[in-house]
Amino acid sequence: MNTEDKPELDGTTEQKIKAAAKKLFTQKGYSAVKTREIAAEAGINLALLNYYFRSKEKLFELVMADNFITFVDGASHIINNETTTFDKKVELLAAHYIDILIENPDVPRFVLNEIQNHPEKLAKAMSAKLDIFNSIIMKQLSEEIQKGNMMPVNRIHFMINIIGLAVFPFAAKPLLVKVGQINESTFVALLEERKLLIPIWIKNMYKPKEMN
Amino acid sequence: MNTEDKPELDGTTEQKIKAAAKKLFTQKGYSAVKTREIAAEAGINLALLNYYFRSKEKLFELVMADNFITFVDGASHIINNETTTFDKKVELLAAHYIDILIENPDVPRFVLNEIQNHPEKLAKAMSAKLDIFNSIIMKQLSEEIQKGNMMPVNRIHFMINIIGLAVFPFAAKPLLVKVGQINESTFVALLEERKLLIPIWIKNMYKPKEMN
DNA sequence: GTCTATATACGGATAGAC
DNA sequence: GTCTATCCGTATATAGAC
Repeated sequence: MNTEDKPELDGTTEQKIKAAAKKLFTQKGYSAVKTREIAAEAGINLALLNYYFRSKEKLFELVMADNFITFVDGASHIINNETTTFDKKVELLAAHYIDILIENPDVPRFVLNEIQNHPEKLAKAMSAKLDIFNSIIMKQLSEEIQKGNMMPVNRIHFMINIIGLAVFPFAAKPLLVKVGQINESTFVALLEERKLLIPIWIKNMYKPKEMN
Repeated sequence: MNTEDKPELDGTTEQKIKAAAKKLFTQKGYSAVKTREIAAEAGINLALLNYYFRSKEKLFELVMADNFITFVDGASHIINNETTTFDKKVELLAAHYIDILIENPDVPRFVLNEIQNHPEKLAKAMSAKLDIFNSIIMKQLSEEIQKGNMMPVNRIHFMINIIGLAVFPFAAKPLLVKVGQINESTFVALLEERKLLIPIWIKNMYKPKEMN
């Protein structure tokens, strides 16, 4: 399964349908998308959707797996790298999420929703990926604390904080645009700043008090 | 944690319908909810839904406004309070969001989705609320920086960080449960910790270097 | 105000021609 | 493989009895 099909304007009919479905399902969710809409977006006939994918639901499951992988796959490589330092992992993790979500801005909302609405499909989608709490970064976190480089820290809070600081702006984007008068280029600039700032913030959050 | 109990089984018919609609729309989104489902949940006849609210869409707009207000209304009081200190506002804001989302855990996902899917309805829903960037807390933030109590900080990042640290766990909850093996009571305990920790984290993130 | 019955449209899926 | 035409269940909404 290729995580990297972008909207395929050409390609096989099968690929066009899948790309159209991914775009629409990711933007609007399962129920809001009509099969006729997918067919129109793909520029093909409605009957071909069922010919290739049997049903709307099967097609959706493929999209869900794809999106879920987008969200967790790269991250698992980073947090389990044997050679990078702890600080480097924090830096890479923040940058990774921001970069991947710039390319796939609707994925967080999609994952959120469909995990709630179709929990039974999640098992299919996540094939034993992502055992965060037995990852290398967690071992390194314990070491940093033991060495006195960081204050003691709940590992769950720690992971929520890194990922949340990176992901939340994408979730909040529509609100930022409406309420905060942020435009597209301002938003991107903000994200680039955050790539640099998040590792610093994390460092500061858990920095041990140096003077008493 | 009222996710399980039937909303308003007493009250007027109109109230019962509205409460049922709010519960279902908030959990599943507009398209996934059927009017028959709302009627059943409210324990009334389908025809009464249209009798009181004309259409599914009108009913949805009411729910949307309600949920949007849940999300922004209390916050606007906190950030514009004339008497509380800056630190106190940070503390109240984090606690406010965590408390209100414990009671309304589905609201963040709902707001996220429906802002995306029905942006045209947002104008109706937000009645000129929430002008964050002209709020008291923003003035106080400038003062703190001027007094040297904080490092210079982009106000947008600052607001994203406070709200994100409070709200993101609710968005991530299904993932935490699946991937992180978090159960309900662990989750609540985590949230209570975060009420105390977020103000400290924010303080540390922006603490000026004290020694050179 | 509340119900039953129904009009009308829509959406997923398939049959069958080419 | 791709199309047109259509089946059939479901969804929103309303008519009209009580």
